[in-house]
Amino acid sequence: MLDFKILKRSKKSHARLGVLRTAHGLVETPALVPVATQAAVKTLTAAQAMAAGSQILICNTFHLHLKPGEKIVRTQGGLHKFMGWPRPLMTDSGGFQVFSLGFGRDYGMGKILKTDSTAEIIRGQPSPTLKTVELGQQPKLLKITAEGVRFTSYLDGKVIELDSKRSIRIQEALGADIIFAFDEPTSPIATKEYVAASLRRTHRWAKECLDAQTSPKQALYGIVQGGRYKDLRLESARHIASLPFPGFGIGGEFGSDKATMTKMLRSTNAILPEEKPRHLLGIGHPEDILPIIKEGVDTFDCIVPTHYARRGIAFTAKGRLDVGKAAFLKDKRPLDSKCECATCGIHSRAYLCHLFRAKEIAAMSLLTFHNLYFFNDYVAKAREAIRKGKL
RNA sequence: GCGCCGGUGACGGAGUGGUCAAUCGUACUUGACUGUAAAUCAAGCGCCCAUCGGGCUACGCAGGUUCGAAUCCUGCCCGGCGCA
Repeated sequence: MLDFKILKRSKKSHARLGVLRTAHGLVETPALVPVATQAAVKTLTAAQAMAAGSQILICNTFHLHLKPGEKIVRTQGGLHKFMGWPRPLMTDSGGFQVFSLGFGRDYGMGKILKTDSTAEIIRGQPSPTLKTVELGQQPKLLKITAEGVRFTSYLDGKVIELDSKRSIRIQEALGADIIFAFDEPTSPIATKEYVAASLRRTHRWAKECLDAQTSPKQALYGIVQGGRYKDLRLESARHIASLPFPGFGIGGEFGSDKATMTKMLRSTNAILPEEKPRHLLGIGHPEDILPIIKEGVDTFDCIVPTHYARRGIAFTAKGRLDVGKAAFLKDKRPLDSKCECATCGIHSRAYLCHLFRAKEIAAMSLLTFHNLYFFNDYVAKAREAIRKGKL
């Protein structure tokens, strides 16, 4: 059961203000969905994640399947109860791990294209014209077939098989409010031929996920793929939109420049049903947030605020701060002078810098809290701007 | 006082005649990170010029042996342990 209401449509952009109603409460959109892969926002308690303004979190099917296993979670009363999080939850399908533990890992590359890369992932034989990294079409640690994906667990080498049906079954056992179809996000260095073949597979899996669902209690989002190829993106949007999903995810990579992503979002969202919610998967540096909201994205998740916090990067209204840099040892100011979070209310940059350099765990926790607060607040202000007709 | 062992770059610690400006770890500096195998990873780290590279000074201090020494010898200084 998911109800999505659009309260206001911007006249200046494609942005919309909305409310997602789930069995565990409301989500005001646009909203950031902080990442809690293993049923925890790393370094924070559930209460802290809430205090940082988070309305909804996203956990991961693959990782929770490995540890502790969905049966444990179900026995403990489901994901919300297990993690002490009463608010709405999403689970990602495990599709991202097909990429991140597959070609992403093999080539040491995320989903954003590195312009200096000369490798490519191809469907058949190596290209005669381009410099190609010799490697069939299968990643080293997993095998992707029409039926699904066979992972070799990085924990113990055990074989883990995941496919559309199993992903849905696990996600039903976990019990999040919003769940995602099993898909394959393609690599930025995949050839068009590879992406096209992968897309057919992802589309087939989407349908299978719908069929696998035993109850409409959870909202199953279909995922649009197609990489950086506009025709494939459009084809995917049309295909996924034609299926009876209550909401949509937009996944994968969009090339190396942000303008391409914006364009791609525009044409994709023009096809997706307007009244249904759209979730952009895995995007969210601060500079991305307003552009994607302006393209009509309702929710988006990103590891950046939490992940970067553990590396000592604080986000502020004036940009990034590398808190561990020695210069901050003399800085009495808070991370961000206008931030109202608990970290900024109490601690100086000098103290946080010291904690980082001394490898105190509190450093990561304090910074994670700040970053999360900062991002959530930033998105809240964007909602306010839409409400006031300014965005 | 005698005996034994030892003194290596910011620190810990390899090396024990040429391939050593010196393995490695830490610290430090810089960079990366977008549905989290990530409290991670990469690069640099004596000084000077430099594109490849080259020059200089270095392994407690001072001498010596040798074509060549962080590595061998002598003396001194310092530390640990043992015996007086």
